[in-house]
Amino acid sequence: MNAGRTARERARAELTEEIKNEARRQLRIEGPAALSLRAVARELGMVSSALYRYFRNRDELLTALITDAYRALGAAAEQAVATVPAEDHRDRWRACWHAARDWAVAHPHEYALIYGSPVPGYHAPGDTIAAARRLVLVLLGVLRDGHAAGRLRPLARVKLPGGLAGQLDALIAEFAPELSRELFARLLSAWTQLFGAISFELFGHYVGSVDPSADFFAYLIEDLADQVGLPA
Amino acid sequence: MNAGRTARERARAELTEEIKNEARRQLRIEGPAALSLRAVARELGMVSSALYRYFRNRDELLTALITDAYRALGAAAEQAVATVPAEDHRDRWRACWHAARDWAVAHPHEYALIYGSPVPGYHAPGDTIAAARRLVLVLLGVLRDGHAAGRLRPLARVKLPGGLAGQLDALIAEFAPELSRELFARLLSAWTQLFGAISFELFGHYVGSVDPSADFFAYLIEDLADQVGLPA
DNA sequence: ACTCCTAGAGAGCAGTGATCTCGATATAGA
DNA sequence: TCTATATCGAGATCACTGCTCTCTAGGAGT
Repeated sequence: MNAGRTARERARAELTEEIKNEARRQLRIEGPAALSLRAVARELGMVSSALYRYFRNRDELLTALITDAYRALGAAAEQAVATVPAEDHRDRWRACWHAARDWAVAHPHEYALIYGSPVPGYHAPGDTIAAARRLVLVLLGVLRDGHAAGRLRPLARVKLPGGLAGQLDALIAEFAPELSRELFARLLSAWTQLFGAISFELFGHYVGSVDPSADFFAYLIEDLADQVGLPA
Repeated sequence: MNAGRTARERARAELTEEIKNEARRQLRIEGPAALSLRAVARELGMVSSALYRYFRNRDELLTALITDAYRALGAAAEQAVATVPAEDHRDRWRACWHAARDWAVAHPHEYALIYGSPVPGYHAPGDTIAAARRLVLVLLGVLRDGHAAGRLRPLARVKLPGGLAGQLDALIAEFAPELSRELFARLLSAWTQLFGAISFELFGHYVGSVDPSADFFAYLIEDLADQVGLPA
């Protein structure tokens, strides 16, 4: 793994990781606005200016944390789905969403970093949008498998507003030519719905209604599984 | 309106409003993290310490902006619904959601303040949760009217996870004893869905899929109207 | 006319992100 | 093995922030 890397390079990579870890630790306590380069440096026993050898500025550190978070969330979903037999399509759907929600609950501040309001000065490098896509691709994979196995209940045809049909067609052509517009629309809808629910839960909007919201979340997962045509 | 208020009180109220307006102006440009009391004071031609006569600290100013935002969003929804004849239930549903989305698009930073990640040091005073409820209450009103007029298609009975049924019953008892669990679950679900969609749109998560997302949003509104049983 | 109280000014403190310079040192090439 | 180079971290510094304190001018209420 480390073959061909000089001691310096390894040290640099390690320290970079330590900086991010310490930053994550601070994030866990106070949230992104309170993340202070100086405090991170202090905790690591160095001086703040040294930190600029590793990250050009505060935003760059935050961006690194953001892409890491996308990666972690994507990995959690992929792993969860991988543990379920490929032919249990609905269970895979469930596994993916529960993994996403569990990860979010376990890392609320990192979740807020990626699905909360964008931090000031965010530039969404191409890096992050690829990482962000992973979770949707996992779900899409589940649906494609289900479709290929002929285990997807066909969806009723729906009237789609003008521009939407074209947007869906473009996505279909790029990602899953065998699927229908209706299914794709429902996938996007489910994706929106569940991240909406996770956000509402974590950001406190369910306080006073369905809080704690584990059961409501489970209800949504089943409901949306039905809507995309996954058989019980 | 101003009867019985001394000149001093009026001046104070006016300046308070000016401070909030200037703060909103800065919010529009840079986001909440960049909101600076000193900059606000500077722009208003006073010194920063004077500002503390009006707001105890930065968080208190932000909290004021948050409750204002909830109020504005709630008012926008109420007005939109009020312009539609009471018997056009589905149109009222549409009007409410379109008003919410339009307001969010017109005030993205204020939207982020209330539906993005909670700002550090948020304490969600009781004030805000009442204001936050207004929009849901508008929707609930639309559904109650529809139900009272017998114009709501009955919903299929659904199996609800253990705790959820109890939570829904409590809400039903408090807000609308005549409605069914299924309808309430769908209302919460629609609420989640549409704010999820607004957030995804504003925070850039639809880039590369359904962006611009006006049509997708319209699709969701119709879909959810169907799901809560509003007849076309 | 007298007090009282409030709004605002100004100085100051501790903390922040960021930049620059300057030695120390590990690396790489001869 | 010796040396030139690139990297790293320290320290000082700048402009900025939120916030507190003290002080004064002047309007409000008696």
